Amino acid sequence: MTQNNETVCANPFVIRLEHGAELTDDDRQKLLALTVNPRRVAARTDLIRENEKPNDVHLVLQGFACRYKVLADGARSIMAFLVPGDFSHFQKPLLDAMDHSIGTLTPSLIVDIPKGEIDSLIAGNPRIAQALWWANLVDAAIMREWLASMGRRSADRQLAHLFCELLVRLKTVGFATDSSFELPLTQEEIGDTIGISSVHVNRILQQLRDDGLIAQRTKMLRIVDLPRMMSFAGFNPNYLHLSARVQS
Amino acid sequence: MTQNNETVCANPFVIRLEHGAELTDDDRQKLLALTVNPRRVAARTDLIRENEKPNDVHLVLQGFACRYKVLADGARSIMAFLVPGDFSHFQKPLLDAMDHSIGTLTPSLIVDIPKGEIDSLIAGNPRIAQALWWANLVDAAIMREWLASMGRRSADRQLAHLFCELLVRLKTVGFATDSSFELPLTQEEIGDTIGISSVHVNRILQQLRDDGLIAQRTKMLRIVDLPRMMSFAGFNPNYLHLSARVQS
DNA sequence: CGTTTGATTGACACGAGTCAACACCAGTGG
DNA sequence: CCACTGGTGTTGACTCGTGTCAATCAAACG
Repeated sequence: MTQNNETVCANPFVIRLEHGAELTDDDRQKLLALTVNPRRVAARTDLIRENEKPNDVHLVLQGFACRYKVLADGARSIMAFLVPGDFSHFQKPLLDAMDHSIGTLTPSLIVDIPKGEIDSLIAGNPRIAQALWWANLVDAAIMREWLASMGRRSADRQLAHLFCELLVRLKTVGFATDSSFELPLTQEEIGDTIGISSVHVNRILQQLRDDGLIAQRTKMLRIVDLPRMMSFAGFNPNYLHLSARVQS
Repeated sequence: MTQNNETVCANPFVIRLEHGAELTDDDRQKLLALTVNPRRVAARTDLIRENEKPNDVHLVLQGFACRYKVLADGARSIMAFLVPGDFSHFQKPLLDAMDHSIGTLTPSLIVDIPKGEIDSLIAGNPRIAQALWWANLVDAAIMREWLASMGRRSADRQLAHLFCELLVRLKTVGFATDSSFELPLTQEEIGDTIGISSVHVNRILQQLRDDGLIAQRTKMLRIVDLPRMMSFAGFNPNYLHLSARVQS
């Protein structure tokens, strides 16, 4: 690998998309060119709100963002996490207006990519088009898995499953080691994600610690016994559709 | 409208896609041509199973199908309904294997469309491509709404919300009147969808009936007081992204 | 250092699951 | 044409997972 290539591969956006298509060096350069001039965004800042019309694609380079809705009674539901390498959407604004909001949870590094740039990139580059399309399919697959978790997994297993997923996803883009990653979420945010109260999140975290499945130190989460954790959660990474080559 | 056009518009696939793009008569003909030779499929029959590689796109013309998973402990989770006009997916098999199963819930009329036909249609027809793309976005939007329902709506409101959604979706394709539609699901299937036990589904249905929100006669479900039902459920049809023209 | 936000804990209430019995069909076969 | 039968709907009793409320602690922050 050339030095230049090394640089390219350090970008979580490019790293992630490598799983979706066989990119060439030229592809990587073009994708990397999209990520210049990121901006720092404070924690808890909306990138776009429900009912607004999207203009740009929002790409996360660092930090945690999420898709969320606030229901009539004020309750919040987090429907997806956007971790480094994830982006808000890449299609033309076919839809009239956003049906949900996207906001940062932590201080983040965000790139706003004009939709036109994405469109022309897709039009002229089948491999990049395939990779972006793949990312879209994975997002849908994750939502299905979350639906299954919400519906039929007990809260403790659901949380364990989420941690397994985050470990794999963050490891893919170089933001996790084999067993630990930074989890910068409050217990209330975790509760809004898996659909339970923050008090119960606290109890379940204690239970997982007592069971020797996880360990926490400030914002770092370590999965102490990954095989047992995966077994407990019923976690099977297939739905993340990572190619065998990089999954290992 | 010509008589021919009338015929075209009687097809739920075409009717639905009209919401996603401004189709021409030629577009409609091409879409209609895909739906010839449907096959009858018995209730509770898998169209494709988890871990299999998809070959065809499965389009529902009549009946209810669903996306579902069976978890390690045998519990089933239904993550989506496919009602007339809905289809399984339209992209090339970018993903190695299915991460979920698709099966009929009721006797159905299904068209198996070779993926190649879809691909060539997309390649040569921007409006159809847009319409299919729109359908994909709406599927994702529905999943997000379901996630919000599972996470932060009480079971009774969640079920009410589901009924509101089904009314709108089925009405769109001519399978519902202003207030009623055929709901051919068992209480167990409803429970697997909203994540509660079939016993509790039964209790909630009684409650909704007692509250004068719904009425049931064999398999027909009637929403007695739609404004009150929508208010109770916190239902806002925006997320279905139907064009204003047809939504009314 | 106060101040504020997030984590932790206990008491109590309630939604929802489980189990089990029974009722109610619809289809089936004699 | 009518018992038989299996699937589905209904009900009650009991248990338990989770929510709510509120107080207290701990930690981050200006």
